[in-house]
Amino acid sequence: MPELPEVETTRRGIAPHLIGSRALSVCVRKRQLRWPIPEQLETELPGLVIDSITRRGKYLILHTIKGSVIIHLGMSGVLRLVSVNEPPQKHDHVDIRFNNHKVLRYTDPRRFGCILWCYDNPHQHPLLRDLGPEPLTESFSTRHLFKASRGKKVAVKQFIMNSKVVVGVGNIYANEALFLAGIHPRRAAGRISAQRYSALTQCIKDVLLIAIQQGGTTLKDFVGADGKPGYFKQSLAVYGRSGQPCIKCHQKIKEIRLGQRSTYYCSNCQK
DNA sequence: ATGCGGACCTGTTAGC
DNA sequence: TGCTAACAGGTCCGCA
Repeated sequence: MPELPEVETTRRGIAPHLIGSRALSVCVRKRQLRWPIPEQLETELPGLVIDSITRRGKYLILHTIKGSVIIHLGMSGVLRLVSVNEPPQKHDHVDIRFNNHKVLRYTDPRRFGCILWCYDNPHQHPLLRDLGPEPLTESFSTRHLFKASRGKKVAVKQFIMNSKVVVGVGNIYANEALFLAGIHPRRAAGRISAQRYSALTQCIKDVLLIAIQQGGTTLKDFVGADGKPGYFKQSLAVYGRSGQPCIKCHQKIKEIRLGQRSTYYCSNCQK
């Protein structure tokens, strides 16, 4: 469930409960995620206070004075707060217990996510070092997209999904943003005008902002049972809608494969 | 440099 | 109804 909006929603949900709290113990039930969870998580984290929780792209970072925990939710990861007596379920791989009687629980059936320990500045970590700008900041601009795209033959959809170009644009929002901007997903990135990149830049920001707002309303309460998603389903214009009428022109939405990812567009509205 | 396919896993769904 | 295959919101890596 992790596109950038959900990661940000998760951050906002857990931060108020954990900032200033002290980690007491770490319980790893399944070490093998995308990479094995390092033993430092158990040896270093207990006793430390969480100073802040930030997000970089789809990575969450728990900061302490001695180092930081880097967490990625992969495709199926969920991070939520549970009470100490809540029994772990099948895919609850990690618990971090805090001094305020809260437990941060990591669940990930598919185990594409990761949890890492980093002594140094986490932004210098190899996974974070080369990431592109945050889409919701001014560093993500028309100028940036336009410059980065010159000479590139790659399809624009793959281009904006490349985390070195811009972080946080997953398959769903790439499809949606391109529809809103009226750009064909297969168009070569280097052959799109600055004016159209201006539209695309704004559409990416809009789509992510709106999704965060929606995620905020539906997932707000995930401290409890489980805020199931499905919330954005009704506001999707093209994603998952192949064969259905375009919301603008009523022509049938098409589906193709682009870089092994499902790609949806309206051939009438997107050129 | 760039692009492609494979890899990591399990759960759900579509199709036979 | 039951089995199998394809596919899923991510992204890194190695090879051509």
